Amino acid sequence: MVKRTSFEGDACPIARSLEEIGDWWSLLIIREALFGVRRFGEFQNKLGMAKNILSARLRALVDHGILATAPASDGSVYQEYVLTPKGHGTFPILVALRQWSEEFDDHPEEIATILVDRAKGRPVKKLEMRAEDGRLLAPADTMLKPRPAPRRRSA
Amino acid sequence: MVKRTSFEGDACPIARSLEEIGDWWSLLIIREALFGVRRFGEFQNKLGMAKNILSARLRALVDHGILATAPASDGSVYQEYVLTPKGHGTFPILVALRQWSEEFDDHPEEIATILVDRAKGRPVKKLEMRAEDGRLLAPADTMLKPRPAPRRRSA
DNA sequence: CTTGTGTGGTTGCATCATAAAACCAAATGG
DNA sequence: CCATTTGGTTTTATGATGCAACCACACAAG
Repeated sequence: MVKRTSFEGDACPIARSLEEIGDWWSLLIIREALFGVRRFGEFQNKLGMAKNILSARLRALVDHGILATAPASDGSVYQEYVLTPKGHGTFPILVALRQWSEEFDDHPEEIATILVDRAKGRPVKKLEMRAEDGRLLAPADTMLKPRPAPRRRSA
Repeated sequence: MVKRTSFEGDACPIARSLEEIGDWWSLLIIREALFGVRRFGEFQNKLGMAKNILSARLRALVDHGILATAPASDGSVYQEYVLTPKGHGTFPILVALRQWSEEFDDHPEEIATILVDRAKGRPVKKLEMRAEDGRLLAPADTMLKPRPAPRRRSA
């Protein structure tokens, strides 16, 4: 077997995330879903991807609890794909990817859209990482610690 | 040709990011690099990946300006791979992935490490998105706008 | 100088995933 | 009831991935 090495049992949360949404299409599907896209054909049109792959990805995203199938919405017999809370939780990831591209892309003039504050129409600030007490943190201000041992007595 | 559909000309900044770091290994390589890993063999040991793929990925990351090759550091003849500013700029993406996993993973007890504030040793808060005036923004408080037309006269 | 060993890769297959297109079945639509 | 749309599955070809073997170079020992 060669297989595309699964990160499933990995202890690193980044690897675990990539296991679920680290492929070429999942995040783009989620992006469309955040825009309100729900139907198979709509995903296919917007993303221009092969239908078999879309089918496989949607199934995987449903399996991972990122999308859920809704029986209908306009009375049609066909089902729809809607984001679960876990799916909506990917929003910061998409924002981080977007901002990275905006800041470092070699051809930023090709980027068509900007994310703005709905109330003011002004661009949002870069994502901020803060300490519990509200201090703004730079990467160097952070470190990794082993996870504290789980509470033993709750079983 | 079938090819793995490139997003290179895509106007979506998310697709553009995925084009550069959206494969299975790049973000993990960057993660290791952020920890200070620099040498080929060190990447290979920590990640347990095939050497040919590591070689290809490192080359691609260098081509994209995310890593740079440094001629030496300990006097050895071999070269090292160090993050560029663009590479360091991926930090929020990794944090977002980490936090998503921490919040929504089905088996969070398997996650080995937590990201903490170095000064206090306490977990960092979730990434915050704010408006220019400092208001905290939820996803629904944002929208996409077409990028303003580029300044015509700077050519 | 010859042999051995470690580092840093490249090359050769075998297998997997992806892509395009053809096909198919159930639901509309006229 | 016939044609078209929707929502897929199947087929087939090719690119990507993974493992193992191989290679080049540096360095060290004998």
